Amino acid sequence: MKIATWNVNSLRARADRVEDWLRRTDADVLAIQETKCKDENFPWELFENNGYEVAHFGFSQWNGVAIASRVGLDDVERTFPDQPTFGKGGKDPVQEARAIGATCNGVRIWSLYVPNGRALQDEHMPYKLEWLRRLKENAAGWIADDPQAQVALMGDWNIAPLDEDVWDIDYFHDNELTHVSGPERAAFEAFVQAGFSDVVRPHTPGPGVYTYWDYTKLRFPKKEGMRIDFTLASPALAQRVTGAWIDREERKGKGASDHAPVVVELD
DNA sequence: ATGGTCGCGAGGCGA
Repeated sequence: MKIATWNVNSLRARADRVEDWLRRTDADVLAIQETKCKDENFPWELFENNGYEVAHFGFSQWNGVAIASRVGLDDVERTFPDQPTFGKGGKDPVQEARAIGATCNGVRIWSLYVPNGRALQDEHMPYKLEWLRRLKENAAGWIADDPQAQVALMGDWNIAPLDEDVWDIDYFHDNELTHVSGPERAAFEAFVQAGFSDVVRPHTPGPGVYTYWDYTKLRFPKKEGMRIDFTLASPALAQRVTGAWIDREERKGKGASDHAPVVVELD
Protein backbone atom coordinates (compact mmCIF):
# COMPACT_ATOMS: atom_id res chain seq x y z
CA MET A 1 0.00 0.00 0.00
CA LYS A 2 1.17 3.49 -0.86
CA ILE A 3 0.06 6.47 1.24
CA ALA A 4 0.95 10.10 0.61
CA THR A 5 0.51 13.62 1.92
CA TRP A 6 0.48 16.86 -0.07
CA ASN A 7 -0.28 20.47 0.73
CA VAL A 8 -1.73 21.39 -2.66
CA ASN A 9 -2.32 25.10 -1.95
CA SER A 10 -5.79 25.15 -3.53
CA LEU A 11 -7.29 22.00 -4.96
CA ARG A 12 -9.18 23.82 -7.70
CA ALA A 13 -6.08 25.61 -8.97
CA ARG A 14 -4.19 22.30 -8.85
CA ALA A 15 -6.86 19.91 -10.14
CA ASP A 16 -5.04 18.87 -13.32
CA ARG A 17 -1.76 18.41 -11.51
CA VAL A 18 -3.37 16.38 -8.74
CA GLU A 19 -5.09 14.12 -11.25
CA ASP A 20 -1.89 13.60 -13.24
CA TRP A 21 0.01 12.95 -10.03
CA LEU A 22 -2.44 10.35 -8.76
CA ARG A 23 -2.27 8.46 -12.05
CA ARG A 24 1.49 8.69 -12.24
CA THR A 25 2.19 7.82 -8.62
CA ASP A 26 -0.48 5.17 -8.18
CA ALA A 27 -1.05 6.20 -4.57
CA ASP A 28 -3.72 4.31 -2.62
CA VAL A 29 -4.34 7.11 -0.14
CA LEU A 30 -3.67 10.83 -0.41
CA ALA A 31 -3.95 13.16 2.58
CA ILE A 32 -4.51 16.67 1.23
CA GLN A 33 -4.02 20.03 2.94
CA GLU A 34 -5.09 23.53 1.95
CA THR A 35 -7.96 22.59 -0.32
CA LYS A 36 -8.98 26.25 0.03
CA CYS A 37 -12.61 25.60 -0.83
CA LYS A 38 -15.99 24.69 0.56
CA ASP A 39 -17.84 21.48 -0.27
CA GLU A 40 -19.90 23.12 -3.03
CA ASN A 41 -16.70 24.02 -4.89
CA PHE A 42 -14.87 20.76 -4.19
CA PRO A 43 -13.80 18.81 -7.32
CA TRP A 44 -15.51 15.53 -6.34
CA GLU A 45 -15.38 14.17 -9.89
CA LEU A 46 -11.61 14.41 -10.01
CA PHE A 47 -11.41 11.64 -7.43
CA GLU A 48 -14.47 9.64 -8.40
CA ASN A 49 -13.33 9.44 -12.03
CA ASN A 50 -10.06 7.92 -10.89
CA GLY A 51 -11.47 5.35 -8.50
CA TYR A 52 -11.04 7.21 -5.23
CA GLU A 53 -13.48 7.88 -2.44
CA VAL A 54 -12.88 11.24 -0.85
CA ALA A 55 -13.86 13.01 2.37
CA HIS A 56 -13.44 16.76 2.76
CA PHE A 57 -13.51 19.22 5.63
CA GLY A 58 -13.52 22.83 4.46
CA PHE A 59 -15.94 25.72 4.66
CA SER A 60 -14.12 28.77 3.26
CA GLN A 61 -11.17 29.87 1.19
CA TRP A 62 -8.89 29.21 4.18
CA ASN A 63 -7.32 25.90 5.20
CA GLY A 64 -9.34 22.83 4.22
CA VAL A 65 -8.22 19.19 4.50
CA ALA A 66 -9.26 16.01 2.72
CA ILE A 67 -8.47 12.31 2.41
CA ALA A 68 -8.79 10.44 -0.87
CA SER A 69 -8.60 6.64 -0.82
CA ARG A 70 -9.16 3.74 -3.16
CA VAL A 71 -8.74 1.14 -0.36
CA GLY A 72 -11.69 2.15 1.79
CA LEU A 73 -12.62 5.30 3.67
CA ASP A 74 -14.34 4.54 6.96
CA ASP A 75 -15.17 6.31 10.21
CA VAL A 76 -14.48 9.80 8.89
CA GLU A 77 -13.82 12.29 11.70
CA ARG A 78 -13.66 16.04 11.22
CA THR A 79 -11.46 17.74 13.86
CA PHE A 80 -9.85 15.70 16.63
CA PRO A 81 -11.33 15.66 20.14
CA ASP A 82 -10.72 18.92 22.03
CA GLN A 83 -9.10 20.52 18.99
CA PRO A 84 -8.50 24.16 19.96
CA THR A 85 -10.55 26.90 18.38
CA PHE A 86 -9.19 30.30 17.45
CA GLY A 87 -10.69 33.76 17.66
CA LYS A 88 -8.51 36.47 16.23
CA GLY A 89 -8.26 39.61 18.32
CA GLY A 90 -10.94 38.46 20.74
CA LYS A 91 -13.52 37.59 18.07
CA ASP A 92 -15.75 34.59 18.57
CA PRO A 93 -13.58 31.48 18.41
CA VAL A 94 -14.08 29.22 15.39
CA GLN A 95 -13.05 25.65 14.68
CA GLU A 96 -10.72 25.81 11.71
CA ALA A 97 -10.69 23.11 9.02
CA ARG A 98 -7.29 21.67 9.84
CA ALA A 99 -7.80 17.99 10.67
CA ILE A 100 -9.68 15.09 9.14
CA GLY A 101 -9.28 11.41 9.96
CA ALA A 102 -10.39 8.23 8.23
CA THR A 103 -9.58 4.54 8.32
CA CYS A 104 -8.21 3.23 5.03
CA ASN A 105 -7.56 -0.52 4.82
CA GLY A 106 -6.84 -0.75 8.53
CA VAL A 107 -4.68 2.37 8.77
CA ARG A 108 -6.03 5.37 10.65
CA ILE A 109 -5.01 8.29 8.44
CA TRP A 110 -5.04 11.89 9.67
CA SER A 111 -4.64 14.76 7.22
CA LEU A 112 -3.31 17.66 9.28
CA TYR A 113 -2.70 21.31 8.56
CA VAL A 114 -0.94 22.61 11.67
CA PRO A 115 -1.46 26.34 12.35
CA ASN A 116 1.40 28.41 10.93
CA GLY A 117 2.12 30.51 14.01
CA ARG A 118 2.93 33.55 11.86
CA ALA A 119 5.47 35.12 14.26
CA LEU A 120 7.11 34.23 17.56
CA GLN A 121 5.14 36.89 19.45
CA ASP A 122 1.91 36.57 17.47
CA GLU A 123 -1.26 35.31 19.10
CA HIS A 124 -1.25 32.50 16.53
CA MET A 125 1.87 30.99 18.13
CA PRO A 126 0.30 29.87 21.43
CA TYR A 127 -2.62 28.59 19.35
CA LYS A 128 -0.21 26.52 17.27
CA LEU A 129 1.50 25.08 20.33
CA GLU A 130 -1.76 24.25 22.11
CA TRP A 131 -3.17 22.73 18.93
CA LEU A 132 -0.16 20.41 18.73
CA ARG A 133 -0.29 19.59 22.43
CA ARG A 134 -3.90 18.48 22.25
CA LEU A 135 -3.29 16.47 19.09
CA LYS A 136 -0.39 14.75 20.83
CA GLU A 137 -2.57 13.98 23.87
CA ASN A 138 -5.07 12.28 21.56
CA ALA A 139 -2.43 10.45 19.55
CA ALA A 140 -0.69 9.16 22.66
CA GLY A 141 -4.02 7.81 23.85
CA TRP A 142 -4.71 6.01 20.58
CA ILE A 143 -1.58 3.88 20.85
CA ALA A 144 -1.89 3.48 24.62
CA ASP A 145 -5.37 2.04 24.16
CA ASP A 146 -4.20 -0.23 21.35
CA PRO A 147 -0.46 -0.84 20.93
CA GLN A 148 -1.18 -2.51 17.58
CA ALA A 149 -2.99 0.56 16.25
CA GLN A 150 -1.76 1.65 12.82
CA VAL A 151 -1.91 5.44 12.83
CA ALA A 152 -0.41 7.87 10.30
CA LEU A 153 -0.28 11.55 11.25
CA MET A 154 0.29 13.11 7.85
CA GLY A 155 0.48 16.67 6.75
CA ASP A 156 1.98 20.12 6.87
CA TRP A 157 3.38 20.47 10.38
CA ASN A 158 4.82 23.96 9.87
CA ILE A 159 7.86 22.95 11.94
CA ALA A 160 11.44 22.26 10.85
CA PRO A 161 12.63 19.88 13.60
CA LEU A 162 16.35 19.96 12.74
CA ASP A 163 18.68 22.78 11.78
CA GLU A 164 19.36 20.98 8.50
CA ASP A 165 15.65 21.16 7.69
CA VAL A 166 16.06 24.77 6.57
CA TRP A 167 18.58 26.08 4.07
CA ASP A 168 20.22 28.48 6.52
CA ILE A 169 19.45 28.17 10.21
CA ASP A 170 21.29 31.41 10.99
CA TYR A 171 18.94 33.29 8.67
CA PHE A 172 15.97 31.97 10.64
CA HIS A 173 17.39 32.72 14.05
CA ASP A 174 18.79 36.13 13.08
CA ASN A 175 15.38 37.18 11.77
CA GLU A 176 13.49 35.55 14.67
CA LEU A 177 11.46 33.44 12.25
CA THR A 178 9.02 30.73 13.22
CA HIS A 179 9.20 26.97 12.49
CA VAL A 180 12.60 26.54 14.17
CA SER A 181 11.99 27.86 17.69
CA GLY A 182 12.53 25.76 20.80
CA PRO A 183 8.85 25.55 21.76
CA GLU A 184 7.81 24.50 18.24
CA ARG A 185 10.49 21.84 18.09
CA ALA A 186 9.53 20.62 21.58
CA ALA A 187 5.91 20.32 20.44
CA PHE A 188 7.06 18.12 17.56
CA GLU A 189 9.43 16.09 19.71
CA ALA A 190 6.56 15.33 22.11
CA PHE A 191 5.05 13.09 19.41
CA VAL A 192 8.30 11.15 19.23
CA GLN A 193 8.34 10.80 23.00
CA ALA A 194 4.78 9.47 22.77
CA GLY A 195 5.98 6.71 20.44
CA PHE A 196 5.48 8.14 16.96
CA SER A 197 8.31 8.31 14.47
CA ASP A 198 9.13 10.21 11.28
CA VAL A 199 9.13 7.34 8.80
CA VAL A 200 10.29 9.44 5.84
CA ARG A 201 13.58 10.88 7.06
CA PRO A 202 15.40 7.50 7.26
CA HIS A 203 14.70 7.04 3.55
CA THR A 204 15.42 10.66 2.58
CA PRO A 205 18.40 11.82 4.64
CA GLY A 206 19.48 15.46 4.56
CA PRO A 207 20.96 17.96 4.51
CA GLY A 208 19.43 19.83 1.62
CA VAL A 209 16.28 17.68 1.49
CA TYR A 210 13.09 19.73 1.69
CA THR A 211 9.34 19.50 1.12
CA TYR A 212 8.49 23.20 0.75
CA TRP A 213 9.95 26.14 -1.14
CA ASP A 214 8.49 29.65 -0.81
CA TYR A 215 7.12 31.07 -4.06
CA THR A 216 8.98 34.32 -3.40
CA LYS A 217 12.66 35.11 -3.54
CA LEU A 218 13.39 32.38 -6.12
CA ARG A 219 13.61 29.89 -3.27
CA PHE A 220 13.12 26.79 -5.41
CA PRO A 221 15.75 27.42 -8.10
CA LYS A 222 18.12 28.52 -5.34
CA LYS A 223 17.43 25.25 -3.50
CA GLU A 224 16.36 27.19 -0.41
CA GLY A 225 13.60 25.06 1.07
CA MET A 226 12.25 23.69 4.30
CA ARG A 227 11.35 20.19 5.45
CA ILE A 228 8.02 20.77 7.17
CA ASP A 229 5.73 18.05 5.76
CA PHE A 230 5.91 14.82 7.73
CA THR A 231 4.34 11.46 8.28
CA LEU A 232 4.58 10.38 11.91
CA ALA A 233 3.69 6.72 12.31
CA SER A 234 2.62 4.70 15.32
CA PRO A 235 5.01 1.86 16.25
CA ALA A 236 2.89 -0.82 14.56
CA LEU A 237 2.65 1.19 11.34
CA ALA A 238 6.32 2.19 11.36
CA GLN A 239 7.22 -1.50 11.23
CA ARG A 240 5.40 -1.79 7.91
CA VAL A 241 7.26 1.02 6.13
CA THR A 242 9.44 -0.26 3.30
CA GLY A 243 10.29 3.04 1.64
CA ALA A 244 9.53 6.75 1.36
CA TRP A 245 10.29 9.58 -1.01
CA ILE A 246 9.69 13.27 -1.60
CA ASP A 247 8.43 14.13 -5.08
CA ARG A 248 10.59 17.20 -5.69
CA GLU A 249 9.84 17.01 -9.43
CA GLU A 250 6.24 18.02 -8.70
CA ARG A 251 7.47 21.39 -7.40
CA LYS A 252 8.83 22.26 -10.85
CA GLY A 253 7.18 24.26 -13.59
CA LYS A 254 4.22 26.58 -13.94
CA GLY A 255 1.25 25.85 -11.72
CA ALA A 256 3.11 23.91 -9.02
CA SER A 257 2.12 23.95 -5.37
CA ASP A 258 4.79 25.40 -3.08
CA HIS A 259 4.85 21.99 -1.32
CA ALA A 260 6.01 18.68 -2.77
CA PRO A 261 4.07 15.45 -2.19
CA VAL A 262 5.60 12.97 0.27
CA VAL A 263 5.01 9.25 -0.29
CA VAL A 264 5.29 6.35 2.17
CA GLU A 265 5.29 2.74 0.99
CA LEU A 266 3.94 -0.01 3.25
CA ASP A 267 4.29 -3.76 2.98
C1' DA B 1 18.64 44.94 -8.78
C1' DT B 2 18.42 43.99 -1.36
C1' DG B 3 13.01 42.53 -4.77
C1' DG B 4 11.50 38.74 -6.62
C1' DT B 5 4.91 34.79 -5.74
C1' DC B 6 0.72 32.67 -5.42
C1' DG B 7 -4.61 31.85 -4.45
C1' DC B 8 -9.02 33.57 -3.39
C1' DG B 9 -12.12 36.76 -4.75
C1' DA B 10 -12.75 41.27 -5.74
C1' DG B 11 -9.51 44.47 -1.40
C1' DG B 12 -6.54 42.62 1.41
C1' DC B 13 -5.22 38.58 3.82
C1' DG B 14 -2.66 34.44 4.46
C1' DA B 15 1.46 31.74 3.56
